[in-house]
Amino acid sequence: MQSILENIAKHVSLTSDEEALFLSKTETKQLKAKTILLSSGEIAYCTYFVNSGILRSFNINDNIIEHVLHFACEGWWIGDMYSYISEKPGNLFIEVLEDAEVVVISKENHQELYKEIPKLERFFRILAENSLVSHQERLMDNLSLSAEERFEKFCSKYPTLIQKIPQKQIASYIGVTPEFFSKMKARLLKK
Amino acid sequence: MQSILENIAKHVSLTSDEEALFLSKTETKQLKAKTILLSSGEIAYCTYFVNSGILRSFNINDNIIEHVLHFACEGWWIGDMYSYISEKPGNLFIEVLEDAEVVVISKENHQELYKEIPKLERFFRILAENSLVSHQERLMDNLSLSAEERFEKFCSKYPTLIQKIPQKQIASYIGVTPEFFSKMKARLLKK
DNA sequence: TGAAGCACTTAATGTAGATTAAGAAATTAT
DNA sequence: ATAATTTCTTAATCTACATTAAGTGCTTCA
Repeated sequence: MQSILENIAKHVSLTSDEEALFLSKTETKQLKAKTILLSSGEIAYCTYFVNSGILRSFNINDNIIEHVLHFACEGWWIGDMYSYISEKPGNLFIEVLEDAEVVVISKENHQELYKEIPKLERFFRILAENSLVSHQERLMDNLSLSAEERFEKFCSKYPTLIQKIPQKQIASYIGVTPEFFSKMKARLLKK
Repeated sequence: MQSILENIAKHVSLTSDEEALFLSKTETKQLKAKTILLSSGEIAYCTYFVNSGILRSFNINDNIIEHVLHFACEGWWIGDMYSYISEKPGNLFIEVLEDAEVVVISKENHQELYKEIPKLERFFRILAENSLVSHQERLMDNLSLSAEERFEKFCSKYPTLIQKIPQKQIASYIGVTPEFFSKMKARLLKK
């Protein structure tokens, strides 16, 4: 299991005092599957780093259709960035898909950490830039690839996730209905 | 016209010495419409801040179809973030749509600026976070809204752009063919 | 243990948007 | 000015995917 300190150490090096300070401003929580950490309309006061388990963020369109923005498993971050930075109500839900342990950082503590450990600005800059790149790629894929191609990309990018999460959620991430996804999968298996 | 220093001052405050240092590491360039600043397959060694004019970034699918990732006019930044941070060949083109003046920052100078003015980490973190939020929103819109709704959002978000750029480029940004866009526009005008 | 609720499948039918093609209008180049 | 190129429009046809509906096999939990 990759710890949050190891995650940070990939990009900036903290002294052990700084590491201790960082940990003192965070809280580790055990979460049961199906827990909703954030609902649409709420303000996101926290961001999460996943130690183990799986979470997802999604929105709900016209009170009916869910669209998955992001899956997060071991070593990933998840949150509602819009609401977190604007401090306005967001439209994302965050849900635990598989029993999880997460490190919780509140916005308040996060700001204090920036003051006391300016190096963290660099770490979160790099985190945001990498996330931006992968969102840009996914956006372009949605504009230019077929559902089948998007699924293949998903498989090669997140090979471990495929066995673990219900396929209707993969369908939602890819951007197709569960029915079409099922048909598409059958077609791919014939090949 | 908003200068790059004013853009930075929105989020962090630099001393006048720091401002002078910043400017000394940048270069201002006049660009003619249709200039290609970056082509697919090249490494992006620079990022651009737009003083005036309009630029766009796009990719080309199967050597045929263009998809617009981003338009940038006065006060916006543009570049190929993937290539810029990974220093690998990217797949974006960057093109001048309307005669422009841009501030060019090379990756090398950018890194030196981070060393000499650590506050800039904060500025570019905030820039990346805001950009991430808007990409996330666009991604969710592409998953859940119809072409017509995406067009309406585009109009309310970039009202000034609509008159200035060829509508086939708006179609490409929205994610529809120029033919369908034309039909859709005619339908909207009837209402 | 069994029934209630999900997740998945299959199939018929419907539709938003793509493709193809051709002409009109606007820009750009000579 | 006029030819050449590009952009925009219109219309017919096509298709990838959505919708609706019905049935099957899991899981979950009284």
